[in-house]
Amino acid sequence: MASSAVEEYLQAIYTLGDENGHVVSARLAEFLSFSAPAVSEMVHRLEREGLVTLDGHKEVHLTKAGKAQADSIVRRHRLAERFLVQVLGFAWWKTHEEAERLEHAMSPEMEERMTKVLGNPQTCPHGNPMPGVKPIPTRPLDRLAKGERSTVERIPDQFEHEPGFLEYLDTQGVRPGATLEMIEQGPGVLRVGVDGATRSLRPDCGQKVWVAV
Amino acid sequence: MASSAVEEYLQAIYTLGDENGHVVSARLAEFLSFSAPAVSEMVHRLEREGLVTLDGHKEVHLTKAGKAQADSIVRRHRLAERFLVQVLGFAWWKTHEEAERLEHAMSPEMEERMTKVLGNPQTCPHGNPMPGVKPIPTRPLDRLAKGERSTVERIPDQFEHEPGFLEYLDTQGVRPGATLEMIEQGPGVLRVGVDGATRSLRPDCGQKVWVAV
DNA sequence: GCGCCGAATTAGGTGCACCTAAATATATCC
DNA sequence: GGATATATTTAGGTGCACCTAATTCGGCGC
Repeated sequence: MASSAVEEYLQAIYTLGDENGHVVSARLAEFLSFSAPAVSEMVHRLEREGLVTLDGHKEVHLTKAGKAQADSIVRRHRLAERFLVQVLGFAWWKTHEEAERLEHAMSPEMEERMTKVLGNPQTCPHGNPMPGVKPIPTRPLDRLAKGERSTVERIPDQFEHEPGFLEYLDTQGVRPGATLEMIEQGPGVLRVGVDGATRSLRPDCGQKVWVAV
Repeated sequence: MASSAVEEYLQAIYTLGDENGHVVSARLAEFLSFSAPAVSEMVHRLEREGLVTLDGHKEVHLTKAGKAQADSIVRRHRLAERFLVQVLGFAWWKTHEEAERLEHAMSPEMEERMTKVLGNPQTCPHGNPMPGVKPIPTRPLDRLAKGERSTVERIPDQFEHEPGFLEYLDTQGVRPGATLEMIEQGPGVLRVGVDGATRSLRPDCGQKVWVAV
């Protein structure tokens, strides 16, 4: 029975640590848009409650109990997103805020039933695997060599937060399952082939869109 | 963007006023299991925010704005219950606590989509009509004359709160749609025919189960 | 070894939504 | 109309989760 606030922090720690390692209070504060003192205080509370530990460099690590709770909230988030898309017909890029609220309202029984109804999905609509599911090997888009093709596998959770980012990708035809071909890449330039057409993408997409190895 | 707490109060005011009239702080405090001062304070806050008015007898009345918000939260609650039963397969008597959390997480878009997916339901699984829907005429079970039969139409929302009550009804075969025949009624006695068998019901059921006129 | 930068903490404060104990107001009943 | 019961309010307090401003800590470059 963690509060929504605690769940939010655990989720953020999980998400930042996911592809990334090195979670430190200052990053959490940025990510969550909270002040540094607020985060510092909460992190110490989580430590007292045995959900995280702080190492010598003040990096935040989930304990076993913390990991279990983080897994739980992340799973509920991704399930909620699936539900919104599969059952209610939301667009894949429009689920984050809704799911952000739903996830805190899901009991274990509801989670279980939803899993069953959705056919035990392995990923969220943005391609991120449910906690515990072995992820498909992926690499950032900018690792594609010129002329190489690959499939969009996932847009990591971190970037869901950026307002409008997923919708932007959708307008460019860049969505999970789409095939991309690297056309040109350089400082400030990222051009890819999508559906036979060539598109200039915002250069940050090179790091934010992950494709199959 | 009312807080969950505000929504909870508006819902309680709606629910107590529904069959009942005469909503006063003390009743709200009982119903919500909050202290009298907490409720008194909140009611005055709702008044300041233009959601309720207090008359000369300190009775609480929803304003137009308050009624609109109460309708909204009650509709979301009943929709959520329907969803839990129809889509996730929960038992009809087991939805209240889940819905109590879900309702606060439903955006207007989600409400709209859910309404469509559920086929625009007119009532919740306990037979209570969506706000705005004209209710079927009903009367309390204890108004049935000896030997008279009728159909269970609704168990008003007030009684969902009582732990175990709906489950108790279910074990007795008393659920919306069931046909009951009045066998015997007196002080401390309530015997009805259900599915051909005779059952002794807890006497309070006479007021808490409503049947078709 | 000093200064600097970023990260973390301290100090003090806010709003919300609850609490108990005690005082006061209101209603009802004889 | 006065006693009694019920309802409401006052006073003071709590925990949570945030805030700003100011300070301290820690590593790094020079």
